[in-house]
Amino acid sequence: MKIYNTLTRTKEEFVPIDEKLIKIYVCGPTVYNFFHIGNARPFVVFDTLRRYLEYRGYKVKFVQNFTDVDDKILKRANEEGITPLEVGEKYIAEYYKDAAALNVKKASVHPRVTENIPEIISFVEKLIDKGYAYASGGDVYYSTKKFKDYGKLSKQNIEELELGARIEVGEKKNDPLDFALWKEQKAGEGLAWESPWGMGRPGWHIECSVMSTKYLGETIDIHAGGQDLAFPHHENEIAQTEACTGKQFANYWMHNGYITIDNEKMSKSKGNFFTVRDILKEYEGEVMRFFLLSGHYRGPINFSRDLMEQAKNGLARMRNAESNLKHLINTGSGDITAEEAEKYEKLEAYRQKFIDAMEDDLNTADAITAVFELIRDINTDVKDGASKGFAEKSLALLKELTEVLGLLMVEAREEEIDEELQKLIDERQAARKAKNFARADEIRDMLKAQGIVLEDTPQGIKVTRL
RNA sequence: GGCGACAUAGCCAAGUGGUAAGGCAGAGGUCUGCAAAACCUUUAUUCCCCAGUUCAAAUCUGGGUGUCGCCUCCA
Repeated sequence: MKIYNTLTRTKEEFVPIDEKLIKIYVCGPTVYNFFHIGNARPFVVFDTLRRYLEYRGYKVKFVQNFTDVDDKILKRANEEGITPLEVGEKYIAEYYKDAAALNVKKASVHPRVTENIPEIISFVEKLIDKGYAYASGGDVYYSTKKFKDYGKLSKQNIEELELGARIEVGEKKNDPLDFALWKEQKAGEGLAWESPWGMGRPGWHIECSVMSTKYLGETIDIHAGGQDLAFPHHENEIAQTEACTGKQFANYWMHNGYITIDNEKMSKSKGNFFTVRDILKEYEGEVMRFFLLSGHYRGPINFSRDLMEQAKNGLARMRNAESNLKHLINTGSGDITAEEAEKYEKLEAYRQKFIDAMEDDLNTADAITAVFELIRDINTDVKDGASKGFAEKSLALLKELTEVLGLLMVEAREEEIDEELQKLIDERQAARKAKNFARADEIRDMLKAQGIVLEDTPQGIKVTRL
């Protein structure tokens, strides 16, 4: 497949280091709150990448960290009157709930910073030994200028960065471009570890270097995250890791575009953000996922209620196709006929179209188009009835593709028909036969108010729950 | 100041040289007792503007305009 590599700014053919196991690292959330829809984008996008690679037969080791110690967590702990570790615990648990709602699979490993402190300390020591870092007060800093390739990812050159007036000059830093690897514990901070430099905690960038190399090795296939992490976070990761190992850190760097609200970047600092938890009160996770995959992952995507409604309706079309096929299977019979087999052959062309789209730098928008075209053809083929066999094969193909996207994962949408419900359905049928449509419609409306939808199809009554 | 992204119908969106996918919304029709779902038809002579290259450009080149982002915690 082709992947747009931020390092080279081109689409490149993806060549795994080891055909048998692809190694991916995605920067995970800082767990001091519910995650917001901007966080959700990389989770969903790179989960889709992983699903696709697995669909293509690769084994994938997928690592996504939890940053469970940083300024915001410490602050939050003081506000809530609990320990920083408890804050992390709490929001990690909430992460799993929201991720599950978005059909984001668990990573192979979800390492936490607080569980990797010895490794971080020894990584920092190594950088000091190699002359890339220095202790100052209780802090340790990375000597950015020592790393020759600094700026290679974000295409910034070091002179220009120096001219950028907004880089803070710390008193302990030798150079304004240097960044912290280790931070001395300050008064009121409730979480710190002993280290050769005194009590303190890791800087932000070092954790990803440590956890990536620990769980995936010195060189990995893909390192991914949001565009805003490219500089300085990923740039610093490269500086740390490559200085330490002397090897290329990641072969491919992938960055997703932002989510905007009213065309402005949504961010924690601007306060114009929605948590996924908020959105889930109104929309199913799958609607959010469909929305996030409806455009290319590298482009910006604007969030609004109107667009969520569009996504909801689009997803409903997929779900209708699924549920109509299920109804055909439940009520139908017979193996696939020769004529149907010919039709099915044609449907399989959409699998290739889907794959071609995904191969092209994860073009989920085109992949979704292939699914919609498949659905249209299935609907047409099935319009005047179909064998159970044909419906089964069509449904299997549809689900094969949508599962790669993490869509149509909500099972058991069929309503269980209990005795009471069956009685009402029978009564309505009798009323219809007697042309007492007022009563028939009354029953249908009454059930609809309870979220039970009756549809009259050539194959009998179809019952679904909203 | 440095680096970068984006601009396609009412809305979303794909499309990197060959004559504008797909979805949503709207309109009309078929089916239905009516619905729902589904199907059919319909909605951009045109892709922000100007100039250029070419037999041919939404796609390439040059120049504009607009919007947004990174350079500071951020996905």
